[in-house]
Amino acid sequence: MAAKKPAGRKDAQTALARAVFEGLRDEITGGKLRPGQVLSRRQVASRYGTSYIPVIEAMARLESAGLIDVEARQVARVRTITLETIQDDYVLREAYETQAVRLACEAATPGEIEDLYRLADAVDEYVAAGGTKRTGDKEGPLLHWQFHRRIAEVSRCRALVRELERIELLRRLQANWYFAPEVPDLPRCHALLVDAIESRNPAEADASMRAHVRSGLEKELLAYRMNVTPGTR
Amino acid sequence: MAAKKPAGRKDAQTALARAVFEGLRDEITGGKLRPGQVLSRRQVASRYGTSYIPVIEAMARLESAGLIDVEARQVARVRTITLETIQDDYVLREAYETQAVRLACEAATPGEIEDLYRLADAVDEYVAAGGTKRTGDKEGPLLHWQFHRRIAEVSRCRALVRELERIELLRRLQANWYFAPEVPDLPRCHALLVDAIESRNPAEADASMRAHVRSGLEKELLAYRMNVTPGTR
DNA sequence: GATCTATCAGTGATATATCAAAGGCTCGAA
DNA sequence: TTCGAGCCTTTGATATATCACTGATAGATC
Repeated sequence: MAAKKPAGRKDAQTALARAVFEGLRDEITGGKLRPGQVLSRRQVASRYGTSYIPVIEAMARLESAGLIDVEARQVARVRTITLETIQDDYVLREAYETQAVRLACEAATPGEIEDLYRLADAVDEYVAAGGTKRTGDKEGPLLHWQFHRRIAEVSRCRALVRELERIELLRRLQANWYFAPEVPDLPRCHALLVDAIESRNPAEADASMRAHVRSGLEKELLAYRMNVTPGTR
Repeated sequence: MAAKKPAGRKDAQTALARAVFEGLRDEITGGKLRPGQVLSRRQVASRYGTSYIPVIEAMARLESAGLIDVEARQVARVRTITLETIQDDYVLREAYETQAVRLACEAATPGEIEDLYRLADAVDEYVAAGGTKRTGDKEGPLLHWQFHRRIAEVSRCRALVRELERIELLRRLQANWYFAPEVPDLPRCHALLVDAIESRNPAEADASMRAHVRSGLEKELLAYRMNVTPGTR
């Protein structure tokens, strides 16, 4: 049996199910589990030292999050990466991000815009310094994510933040198996996005963001094509 | 116990969990369960004649779908409707629908455009005939949904269809408790959307769709303000 | 009479047990 | 050597049982 935690916080009742969910989520997005790998509920249960039940709930949530696929006979596998999944993810990402900048145009306070400039400059400097693309690099993608996440937060729509976070998890899963080639971004690419927000012109901001997301998609597709399909198993 | 169905289809193994999920989903979207109503896992289990376990999985999925909220102490309630949930839903809907028409502009075949015109005309005629807004009316909203769903299908992005379906379920939940007042649409409002797709101009189609969705939001907000908050409990 | 406490019913979380189906492996026969 | 039947293992689905916690209520106490 797993250690019983008194769970002081009111929301920590469902300790094990949550622990299994978060554990598997982190293992999947952290690259410890290969795409396509079968996840046996029983094995997961014993690996986490819990019974079968919390795993059922965790797997249901993982499936809803898109991190695992459950096919026939309830065989659960870590999400595999295909051309279609990459494109679908980017369609959603583009929908969310363009919507977020549009709302940010209307809702952003001057202070938030300053904040966004700070984040954008950090990303742009990091990219300009050629820091990205080092194997195993975590800092660059993290900065980039924080910038985009902040835009969603500024949009004042929680649902948008939540959905974007979900997509980000899928991106992380993929990033462990497809290493993007060196493709230079436009200089000050992210600061330009904040410029667009500051200009309070939603259509323009939308167009900038759409181009930005599309260039990300192009990189992903390039990476996908350059890598032999790995965890197909 | 519940009747054992041999479940000939390969995907029907998880019969009970699925049955509970779909049953609750339909009860919620069909207005049989009030927003805010507490759903006890045990009571649901006995009501569906199953044990506790399938209900756990069903509730996890319902929560992911946004149809129930699970607050502190794991008390599950049918999603309550607030100004924020209405607005958030429409932000996502706008993101999905505008993305869908943009993609439809590029991907729609002439045959699909004809098909869309057929659906649009049906909706427009129904609206023009004043058919909508009859209490308990199901046909109008169904036609409307089929039109919008078809656009998503034409976009060739499964993920977009899936997410739009999720939002549609939330709208149905709400529609049972807030009756929209009579607000006339623009004539041929939906056919104009197909015109925009046919023109193959994504930005223009986006703008038309955005205006269309926003007018829907205005109606919902009006309905919300006109109705005393019902199932707040 | 008001208040405090002990008990009880309801609920969620989880462990264990049972059942059925699928896949694989062994052993024997051709 | 190869193929096939039957057994065994693994797995998923689900029922039942147990534990802890919460809220309410009844009874005792001041």
